[in-house]
Amino acid sequence: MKKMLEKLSTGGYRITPQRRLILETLKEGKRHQTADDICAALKDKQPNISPGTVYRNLNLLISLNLVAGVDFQDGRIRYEINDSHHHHLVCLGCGDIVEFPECNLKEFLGETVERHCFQVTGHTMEVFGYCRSCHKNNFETADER
Amino acid sequence: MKKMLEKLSTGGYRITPQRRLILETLKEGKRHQTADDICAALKDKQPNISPGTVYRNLNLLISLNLVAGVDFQDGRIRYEINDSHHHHLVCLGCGDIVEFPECNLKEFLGETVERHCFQVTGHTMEVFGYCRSCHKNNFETADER
DNA sequence: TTGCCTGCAAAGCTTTTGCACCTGA
DNA sequence: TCAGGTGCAAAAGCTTTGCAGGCAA
Repeated sequence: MKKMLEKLSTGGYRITPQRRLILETLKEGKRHQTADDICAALKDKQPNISPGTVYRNLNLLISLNLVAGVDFQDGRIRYEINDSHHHHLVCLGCGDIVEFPECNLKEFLGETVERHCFQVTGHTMEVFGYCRSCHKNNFETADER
Repeated sequence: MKKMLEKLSTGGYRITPQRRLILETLKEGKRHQTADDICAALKDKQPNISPGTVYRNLNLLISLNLVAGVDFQDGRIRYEINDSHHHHLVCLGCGDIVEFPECNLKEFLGETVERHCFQVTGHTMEVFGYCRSCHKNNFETADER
């Protein structure tokens, strides 16, 4: 946490209660929160915090590489502390998320990237499907989609 | 094209000029079009086509697996004919897109998926960075981001 | 003929932005 | 002190939805 705040100062940005709280919420609260989740989580500690402030700060924190945005294809962005590289198994049934660190993307991209002289700065990869329990239910109810 | 229209009939859906034109636009026009691009592309052949219709039909075509939606992280969905599995190199400079078919995701997910008894139905993977020419410019202008 | 489909317009949501006041350093 | 930050409210986009009339089968 200290290091994250330092990165703010170093970048010439102020350390405000709002910024501190947003980082705390992401670090200690549940993972993959939306901007709205964060506002809700802060309703006790900072009742008047505005969505505008939350979004502005999340974008700032992303630009400083302190936070990462993830897209689970449901029309809104989720945010997490950018601590270790990983990807997600997203259950379309219950919404449960499993993180997994395996990522040999560099290896298997190597050739493609070289062929195109492409300078990679980042990538997304999310895997969708059904977790153990939803898989079961899914079969039983023959739910489409 | 014939096959795609058949899939509509078989599914109990009507073949309307709008649906035919949307499929044509995706098949023959430029790849990765947004809903808005499609409306614009049809301004000659179907001037009054409404965004509502386009979105409704794109969602229908996606549910029939005839079309796929892709997300390049810019807040809108792009659509392409769902013909062959591939991923994208997205240039953050000029917006150029390179498709590449390499995808050994199954292999390297194997273990993770098994460990969690996860039933995979799909995945996304987009690679972001700078293409040959933008990479160069990027260096010269020291553009942040 | 008839139920699905379309155009139009309004609404829904997430995210961004303008502005006056406030505050961290 | 004072430039950067916040709250509030409005706006901006993309996408969805309600409804009355239109059309494929």
